[in-house]
Amino acid sequence: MAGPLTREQILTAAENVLRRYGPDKATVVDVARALGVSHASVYRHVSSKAELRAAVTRRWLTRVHAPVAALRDSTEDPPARLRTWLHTLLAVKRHKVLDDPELFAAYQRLTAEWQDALTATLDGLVDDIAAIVRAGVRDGSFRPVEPTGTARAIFTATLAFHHPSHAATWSDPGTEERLDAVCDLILVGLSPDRHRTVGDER
Amino acid sequence: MAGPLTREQILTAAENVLRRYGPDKATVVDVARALGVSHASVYRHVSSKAELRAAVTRRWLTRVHAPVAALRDSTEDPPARLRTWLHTLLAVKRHKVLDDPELFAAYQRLTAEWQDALTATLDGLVDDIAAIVRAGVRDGSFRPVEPTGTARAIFTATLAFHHPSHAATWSDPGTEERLDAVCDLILVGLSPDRHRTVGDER
DNA sequence: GCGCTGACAGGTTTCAGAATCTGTCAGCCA
DNA sequence: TGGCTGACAGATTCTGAAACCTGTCAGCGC
Repeated sequence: MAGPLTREQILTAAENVLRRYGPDKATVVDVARALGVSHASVYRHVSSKAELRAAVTRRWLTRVHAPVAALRDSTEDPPARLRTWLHTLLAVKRHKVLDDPELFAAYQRLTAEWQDALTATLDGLVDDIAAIVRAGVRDGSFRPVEPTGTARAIFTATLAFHHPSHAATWSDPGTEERLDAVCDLILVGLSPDRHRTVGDER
Repeated sequence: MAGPLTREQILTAAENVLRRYGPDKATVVDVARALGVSHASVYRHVSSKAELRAAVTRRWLTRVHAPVAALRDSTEDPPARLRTWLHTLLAVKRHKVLDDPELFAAYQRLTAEWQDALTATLDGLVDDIAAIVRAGVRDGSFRPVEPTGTARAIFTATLAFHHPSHAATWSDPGTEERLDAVCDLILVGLSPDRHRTVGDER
């Protein structure tokens, strides 16, 4: 190991251990072993196992959400952008359940225990929605609503498509259509001219 | 015990055993003991422990949903009725989490394992929503939407307020307000004359 | 002094053997 | 005959002792 032990190294080692052994079997002794140090050294940088797990999960979640964060620079009009944003979030999360099931399980468990640790990350998502709502209100594609409260309501209404406790259903056939149906409901409610913005034929 | 053993007696005994010992400790031997018969007798009326648990939970859920089912005869106009219906469902479920935590835990676990066993019960709820939507479309308080699909979308959008995996948040302060915010979003989307039906000041 | 270590107390997990449970069946008794 | 029973095999769960983990600390070596 080059230089002194850093928190980043610990997080990376912990992520690998978590991936290899899963959230039930991973111990901080394993993390220390992976780094070639004693577990007491790990505790110099980390206050508890729970805090370590929360930090790893938070970093992982931030990386997972990167494709969603990238949509902040989108040039689509706000209604399409909101729909794309929600579909991207679903796609990214579904991909991670299948791609990295051990880390997803850790995330799932953390969400169940203390979602406080993730509030900041989740608040970032709500802020993204709020930004889209604000843009829509500004350019007239949405009626004048209060952006933050509306964003929270949208986040709540689409919980089935991003909350980990519903992950098992994300691979069901028709999930995309079910999300679209909820999007329709929301977008019609937001449009200043309902009949034009979203097709009624659905 | 008067007369031959009936399935209803078994369900009632099983419900008591479940309540007393919780979903982890309750066994069919316990149920048989409570009825003063051998466990082989129980198996004459029930095909497996899982089926028994599903049946108990289904019966319990139907009783829990009774106050919601009673709203079918409501005379409120459809928008208010939809809101009342959703608030009643939340109230009834929250009450049961606190009132009957062991049976709620059994329900929660069953939902996680095979929600197939509960599909019929849940479909009944969606049908209730569909009936309200249909009534609203008929009397003009909702725009002309397809009732079943819309009802499913409403059910999905309000998952946070009735799906057992979110039960822990139902006693948080502000839950009612969060449900109202989602209701507003939905109701505005359904109204034929948005600006009159729901206040924009929220 | 700073970063790391080995040792330690208290608590949790593991593991093998014992006990219990599930689901079935041949037979008993009214 | 129809409803119940005791006995049973295989699977699951309990139990208690040993191993292991978490979090802390005094002290070692650079």
